[in-house]
Amino acid sequence: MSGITIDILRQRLQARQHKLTTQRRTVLEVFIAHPGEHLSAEDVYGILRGEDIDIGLATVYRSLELLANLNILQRMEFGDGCSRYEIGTMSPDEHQHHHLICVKCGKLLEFPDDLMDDLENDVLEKTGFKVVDHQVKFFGYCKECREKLDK
Amino acid sequence: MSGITIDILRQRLQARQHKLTTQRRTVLEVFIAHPGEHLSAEDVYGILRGEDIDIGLATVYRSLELLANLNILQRMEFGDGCSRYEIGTMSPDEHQHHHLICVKCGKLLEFPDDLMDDLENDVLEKTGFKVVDHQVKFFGYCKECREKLDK
DNA sequence: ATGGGTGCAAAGGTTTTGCACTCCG
DNA sequence: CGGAGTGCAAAACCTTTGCACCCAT
Repeated sequence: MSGITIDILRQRLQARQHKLTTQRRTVLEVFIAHPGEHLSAEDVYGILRGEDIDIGLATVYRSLELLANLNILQRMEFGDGCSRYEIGTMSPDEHQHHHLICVKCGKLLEFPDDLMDDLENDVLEKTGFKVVDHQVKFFGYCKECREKLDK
Repeated sequence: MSGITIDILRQRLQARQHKLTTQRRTVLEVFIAHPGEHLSAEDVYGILRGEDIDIGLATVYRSLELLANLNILQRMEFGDGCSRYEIGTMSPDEHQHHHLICVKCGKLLEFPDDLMDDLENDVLEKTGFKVVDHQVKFFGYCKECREKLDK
C-alpha cells in the first residue's frame, strides 16, 4: 500500500506553485493502477496510448521527472538503457523493498527493506552524512536457477 | 587495493576462449591507474587519447562490457546519463564500499561496506535467492551541506 | 488573462551495429 | 592462417529542448 493519492500530488504541486494538469494526474494514475511495476517513460506512454489517452511522450518524460522531484516516484536504473520509476512510499517510515536481480535469468524479485537503520546510523556517525533514502540492488542466483544448477 | 592484474584478465579471457588484445589490456590499465574513480566510456576514451593511445570508442564500449561480464569491472549508474565503471574486488570477501550521493550538491562519497552479510543471509533463508554481489546507494545530505543548512 | 504546461519535431547524447580490415593464438 | 577483435561511420535509442499553442489558476 503506497498511500500516494492524487490529493497528495495536488498538495505538493501547490506548495511549489505548479499546476495540476490532466497529464500529470494521468501519469500518476498509471503508477497507482500498476503497483509494484517498474515502468519506463515508454511503458507509461504505451499504457496510456492503449487506453486511448492522448499525451505527448515529452510530457511523460517531464511528468516523470517532476513526480520524482516531488518524491512521489522513485527513479531507478536496472541497466537496460532507460530510467524506470516506481511509486514511492508516502512516509520515510513505511517499508520499501530491495531489488534482487538474478544474473542468470534476469528475473527481478523484491525483498522487504529492513536492517538498514544500523548501517545508516553508522554512516552518520562516521561521516556526518545524513541518509534520507537508499537503493539496494542484490545480484545473485534465484531459487529456480540454483535448483537448475544443482542438477 | 583491488588485486586485479593483467594476468587475471588473461586467465579469465582464456577460460572463455577470448583473446587478450592490446585494447582490452589498455582499458583495464586505465582502471588500475585510476583507482577509486567511476569512469564512463567517454572518460576512458579521453584518458587514452590524452596519452596518445589510439583506440576506437566502440572498442572501449565493447571492452567495458566484456570486463564487466568477466567480473573485473563493476557497472553502475548514477543518473547522469551514462554507465560508469569501477574496478571490482578480486574476491567476494574483500571489502567494497557503498556510495553516498548528496542530493544537495551532488557530491559522491564512499563508505566501507560492512554489515550486509546479515541481510544477505536473511534474503537466502527467506527467498532462496543466493546473493553474490550488491550495490548500495544512499541519498542524503553531506556534512558540508548540512552545516550550511543549519546556519 | 497570463504564465506555466503541452505537443510536436528536431536536436543532443550515449550506446550499438554492419562491414571491411587487422592481428592474436 | 582463420576467426575473433577492431575501427569507422551510420544507425538506433533514450532523453532533452525550442517554440507555438493551450488551459489551469
